[in-house]
Amino acid sequence: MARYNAKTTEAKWQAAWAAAKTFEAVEDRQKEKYYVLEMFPYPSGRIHMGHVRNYAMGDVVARYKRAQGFNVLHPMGWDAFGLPAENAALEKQVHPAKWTYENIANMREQLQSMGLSLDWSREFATCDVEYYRHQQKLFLDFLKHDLAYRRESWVNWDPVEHTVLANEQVIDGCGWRSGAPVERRQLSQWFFRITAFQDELLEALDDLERWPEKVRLMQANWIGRSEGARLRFAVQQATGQQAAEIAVFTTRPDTIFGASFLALSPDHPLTSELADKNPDVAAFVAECQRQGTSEEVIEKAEKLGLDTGLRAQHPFLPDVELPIYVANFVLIEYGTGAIFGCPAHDQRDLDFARKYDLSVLPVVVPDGSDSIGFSVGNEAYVGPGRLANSEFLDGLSIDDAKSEIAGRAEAGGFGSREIMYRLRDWGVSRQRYWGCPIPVVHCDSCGVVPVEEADLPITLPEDVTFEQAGNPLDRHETWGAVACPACGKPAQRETDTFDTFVDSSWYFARFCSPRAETPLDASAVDYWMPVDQYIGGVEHAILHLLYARFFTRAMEKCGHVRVSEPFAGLFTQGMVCHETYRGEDGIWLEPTEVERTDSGDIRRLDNHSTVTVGRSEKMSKSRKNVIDPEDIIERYGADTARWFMLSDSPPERDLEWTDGGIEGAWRFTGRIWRIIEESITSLPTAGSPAPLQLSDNAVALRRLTHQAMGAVTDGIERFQFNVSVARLYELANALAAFKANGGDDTTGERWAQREAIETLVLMIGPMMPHLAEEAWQALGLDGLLADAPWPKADPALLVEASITIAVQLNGKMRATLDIEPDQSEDTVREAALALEKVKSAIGDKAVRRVIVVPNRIVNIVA
RNA sequence: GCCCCCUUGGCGGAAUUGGCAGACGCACGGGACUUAAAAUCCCGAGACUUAACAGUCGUCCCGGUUCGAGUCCGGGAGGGGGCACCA
Repeated sequence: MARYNAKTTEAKWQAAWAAAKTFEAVEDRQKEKYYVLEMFPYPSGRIHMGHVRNYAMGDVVARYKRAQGFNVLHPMGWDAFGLPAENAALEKQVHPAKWTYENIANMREQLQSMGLSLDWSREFATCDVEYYRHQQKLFLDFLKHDLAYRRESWVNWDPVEHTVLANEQVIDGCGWRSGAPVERRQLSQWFFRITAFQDELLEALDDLERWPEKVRLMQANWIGRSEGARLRFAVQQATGQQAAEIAVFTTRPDTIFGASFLALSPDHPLTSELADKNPDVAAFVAECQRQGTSEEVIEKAEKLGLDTGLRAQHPFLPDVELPIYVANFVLIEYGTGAIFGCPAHDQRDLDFARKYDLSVLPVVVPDGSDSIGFSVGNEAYVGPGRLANSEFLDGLSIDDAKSEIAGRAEAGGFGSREIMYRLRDWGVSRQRYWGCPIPVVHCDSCGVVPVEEADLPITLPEDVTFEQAGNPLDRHETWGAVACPACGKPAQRETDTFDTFVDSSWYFARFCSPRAETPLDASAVDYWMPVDQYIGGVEHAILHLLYARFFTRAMEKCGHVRVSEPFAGLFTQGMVCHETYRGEDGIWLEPTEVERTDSGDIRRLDNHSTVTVGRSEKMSKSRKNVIDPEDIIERYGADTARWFMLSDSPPERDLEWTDGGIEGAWRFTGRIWRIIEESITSLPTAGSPAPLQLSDNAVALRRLTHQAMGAVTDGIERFQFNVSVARLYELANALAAFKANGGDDTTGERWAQREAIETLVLMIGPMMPHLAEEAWQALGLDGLLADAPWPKADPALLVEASITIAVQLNGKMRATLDIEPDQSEDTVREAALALEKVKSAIGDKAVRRVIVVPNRIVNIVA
């Protein structure tokens, strides 16, 4: 046997799997299906370590489930629309389609070098007309079912480039390219009615048992259901004009007697009305609109307000009028776009009140304080307590007071109980070229008219230019001109394209029947859906996953699928991190630009100057702490890269890339090969029957083998691949150390050794598939390892003859006790008390109590 | 600012979910093999005290529950992720 050559061996088995169509999924109703899916990549051009980790994990699951006998679907595709292609078009003068498809070709080759058990026959890209034509059909169905509509909404507007900016393109309130201060602007946009399913989306979270608790919690918070009250305040009209009203939503109606002001959003209709008449208000609104649209920006900004001069009547106190402010922190998108401020019990309101010198009256007093002695300083009191300073509410609990206010408001006709959601409808319009065109037409006579289904697909024009800013579709001379589908008169195509989150909201379903003439083939979807295990980054915990859940329900409503939840199991993996390096000039250095000297410090490779080593951070181009997977696969092979990705770090946590770690993984591949090489000539032939008698030595190895089967399987089932890896190391260590005693027992020992080696090879299969396949062949076993069943532990071999249990005295470890398992409590207690070490530790103290935990521990209380 | 998560030796981490803390790997030290190196193999190792036997401390910090806490509860510190047009 020759030294293991990863490069040639990996290519050989990749070709063998492809030739045998091993991983092409075929619907087979006789077999139980298992759908494994990793979040498909954006085709940036090169895979990065995050992809390697993600796909290595998915492949473990896919290959393991295959070995368990499941009919596995494990597809791959490309999330191919999006901004980077347009940026590339601008910077490199290359058409987005060309750039994207070239990137896909490159990345496909890189992924294939990883030896993943993917069904490449199902591959597609979301920018394929054959994909997005069906997305357009789905949109038309959504329109029919009132799940899509058009309305005005706010965007970040770059006044120089005349374009809408993504939040990430807004840096410190300015456009990233123009540097001009960004404005908030209203634009007519398409929305998906995700709020139609808000209750369902919230409640169904409880049933997603194989989702991480944190993701479910984040989604629940995102939907943000809160019970409260809507209260209407009459606006005092000094001039005797027609009375106006301001509706306010609050989750704390109980604090109404502590109210000291009302605040309107700068975008509130009443604010706009005031701004028309009052230049101060107009100026303030304009100032607020210079902020971006992101919640983060608005929340972090200094709280500013402007007194409108208007006063609102307190609904329960005839003598009290509240000033009405316009405030920059009131969001028009949430609630009614207006609030009442109770400074004593809300931190934001308190900050605002201190700034504008408004009264702070505590109306909830913690138990144990009295209403006179309790005051609020610079920290609002948001805890529990009883009502005070609140007329008829005094002495009530918060809950009772909320209910009392809501009841009185309802009776008085100026308010009602209300449930509010933080969730807003999903804006899907993008003023960009490289996305799926929205299939509608704007007609002067008929308004917005959907394109006829027979006229689909609406394809993107190819002859576009990117020199000018803004949407090339708007500038295109002929593409937009079209006859109105309703009246036939000249009309304009919609030039907005879909948010790329739309593309990724149904690709998982399309994989079931990727070449179907309809968006989805019912029979295929019924068989394969839902995805049994979905794997991807936690950064998608809210938006992508929530949109996909909505989209599946929407497709269900339109009759395309019969499931409402797309992902039965979800796993969110951690990031891949690496140390960062900076030269003396403070410029980031790549790992390839530095070296570790013999004394252990890091120097520049070229001029040996000092390098500052920074902490480990997520690999990113900007910090240059990137390791290229292609280099690693070229040097060590895919198996080594995959093994390292699965070792050490628990999958949900961040993984730290180290040279030592990859070297260790590489040594292990060599070690496995050596173990086989050194023993192969002395092993019995494949399939030899078990000898009747086995020596203790052989039985001990068998026990270890079967314990490893149990532990490795358990690790994979629980997504603790690092633990499975550790158990595989142990089995390999035991095998490397195993020596046959010789003599009469040799046959049995060699048999046990073969069993252990075959087990090891089978179990590294999902992690290092090429090495395992090569070893399988070397061991003289038939067929492909990829088709071999997973080993199953013999329960009889898992039982130990003797176990060691700890003996504690007053909770401190004092001795250990070797004893047969499952002894009676009395036996264990007596044996523990009889130990010399225990007797001397107890001394002359009286034993008051002995706690015996079967097969675990004895604790003597003295 | 709001929401969520994480914190265990020099490092990554394990601990059957409340029962022997530190499995396994990395880095390190010692040894074997070698003319030498590499590769490989064997041994060692949480910290402190001790010649040794052994003992004390120890899972970010403070407090609590318990016979027993890395694990549960309350408070705090540090680090990270998300915040609706990046994907």
